[in-house]
Amino acid sequence: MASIPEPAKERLLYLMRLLEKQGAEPVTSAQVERLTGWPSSRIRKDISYLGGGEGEGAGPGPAGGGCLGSNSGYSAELLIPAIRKALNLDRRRLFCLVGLGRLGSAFLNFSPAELGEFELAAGFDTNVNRVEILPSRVPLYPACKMAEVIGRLSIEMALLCVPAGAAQEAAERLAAAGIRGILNFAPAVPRLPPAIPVRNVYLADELRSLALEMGN
Amino acid sequence: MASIPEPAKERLLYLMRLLEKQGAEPVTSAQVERLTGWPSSRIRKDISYLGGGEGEGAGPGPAGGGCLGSNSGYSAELLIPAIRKALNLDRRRLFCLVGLGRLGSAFLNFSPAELGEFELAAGFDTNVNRVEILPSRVPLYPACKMAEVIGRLSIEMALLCVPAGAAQEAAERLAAAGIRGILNFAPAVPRLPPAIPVRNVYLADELRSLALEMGN
DNA sequence: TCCTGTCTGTGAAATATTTCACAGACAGGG
DNA sequence: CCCTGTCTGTGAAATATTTCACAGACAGGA
Repeated sequence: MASIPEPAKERLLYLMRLLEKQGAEPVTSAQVERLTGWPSSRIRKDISYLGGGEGEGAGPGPAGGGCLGSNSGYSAELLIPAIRKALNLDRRRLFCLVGLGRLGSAFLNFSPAELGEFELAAGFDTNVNRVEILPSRVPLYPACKMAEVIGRLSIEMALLCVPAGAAQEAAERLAAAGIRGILNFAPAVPRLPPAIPVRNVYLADELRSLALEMGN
Repeated sequence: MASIPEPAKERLLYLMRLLEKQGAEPVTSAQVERLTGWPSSRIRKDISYLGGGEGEGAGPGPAGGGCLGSNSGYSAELLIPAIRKALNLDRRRLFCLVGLGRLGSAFLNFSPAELGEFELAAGFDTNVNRVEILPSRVPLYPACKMAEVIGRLSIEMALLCVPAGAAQEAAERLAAAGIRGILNFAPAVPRLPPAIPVRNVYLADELRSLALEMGN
């Protein structure tokens, strides 16, 4: 009943990705342990949270509750949708790209397959030249159309790839346009009301985290 | 004495980034709370881990131990180096870029200021054309020189930006060349012996984490 | 059918992390 | 100099997460 612990959610997300990328049918918790380094008991526990606490008089023992696995392991077929649903990731979402510089235009060319359930619906830049010249599968607009387009298409999320100096203003514009979350690649930390989460992906910090894992 | 809890390390990393980007002198835990949403007590506790458990008969009370803050808050001046040192991030490290496609060549143009203590020392690609044609501040080499260059310059980390299909092989080559950690932007999860950590940054997963934070 | 080996699912114990609540230091004003 | 208000640093309590260890189910072979 209690909701899934935050760290378990992160791990389930990663597990889902592993499962998606190999498709092979039976996966045991011990195999995932070899793949991830996490102890198998943790993996089983994480998966057990998916059961949803169905209640039911099903006593302990295997397959008693969730029934996602059998004596030969878990079925990716069943597990992936279960994780999707438990994490509320089982619907399509639109996002837009703000800032079409080097990094932004690299993302512009990601294939739908690389984006999972997310769909790139529009790109914006203040530089009208870029908007007109860049070749793109998705429609590009000058920044002044942001509010209009985001509202019209019900775009929920934005990828922010503008220079540091433009990040705060762009974030505020997105917030005003009704965006619900921002993935920020700009080397600055925009401040927004806490109702709109901002997730920062900053190269230097990722390198630092990696250095941490490298253990000095 | 006990080492810093993992979650605290992540927060300190982020705190360090906030402090770097604003420089203003006095920062109280309450201000950081407003900035991050984390409770101020947690922030104080995190910072207290930096004290290093100096022992000493210094009784409780403020400034009794670590002495990083006073009655008017913490000094960024003192805090940043303290975090750096506690996290073993107080030295320069070289990294290289593997894969100079759209994404890779976008990173090629990051300014040193955006990279903190990390220094981009080389770029590699299997496509000799790219290596010769791309304008770049840093030297570019064909992939076959990887082992030689990494060894000669003592490059510690790699940014992997190759297509999905090439990720596993590139990762293995890097491992063989003596790289100590990989930051992987390729849409695939390379498998390496656990002594070489691989940190995956995958757009779809970042969007998913963001969606999680958006709460459905 | 019965037996064996494998693997899940899960309470309960062990750990880890976070929160609380308050003692103590310091700066500034009277 | 003393008093007041502010803010840190930190044990101890409260929570959260992870690990353990084992009961039970199932498939496959004899």
